[in-house]
Amino acid sequence: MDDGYTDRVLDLVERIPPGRVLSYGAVAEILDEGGPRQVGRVMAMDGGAVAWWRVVRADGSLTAAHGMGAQEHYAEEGTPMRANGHAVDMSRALWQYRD
DNA sequence: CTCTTGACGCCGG
DNA sequence: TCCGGCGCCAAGA
Repeated sequence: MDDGYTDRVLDLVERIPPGRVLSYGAVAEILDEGGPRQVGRVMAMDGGAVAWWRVVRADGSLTAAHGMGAQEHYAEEGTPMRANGHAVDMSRALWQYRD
């Protein structure tokens, strides 16, 4: 199977600096292939091997899988959170990727 | 080959 | 703000 895509996704996620995040769509855009759903699939399969908590939805909100301790990581990394605390402040936490 | 489903995203109402 | 619809791509039944 094509683990190439999986590797590229996981590699990018590993490159996300602590305290920063990327959205599923952003990952797809940076890799310039697949889409948000493909990224989500990869994370669902092998996301456990990387910093899965650094990948959130486009609006900064979290998903079911993020509830298992992601907030602990955010607090530890000092990730900017929205007032409610159940979503990331995208305007500040979104990683400005550049190659 | 078709239909459903999903760690998604954007637009309306 | 909350909800629903449609588009998106790939995998499984």
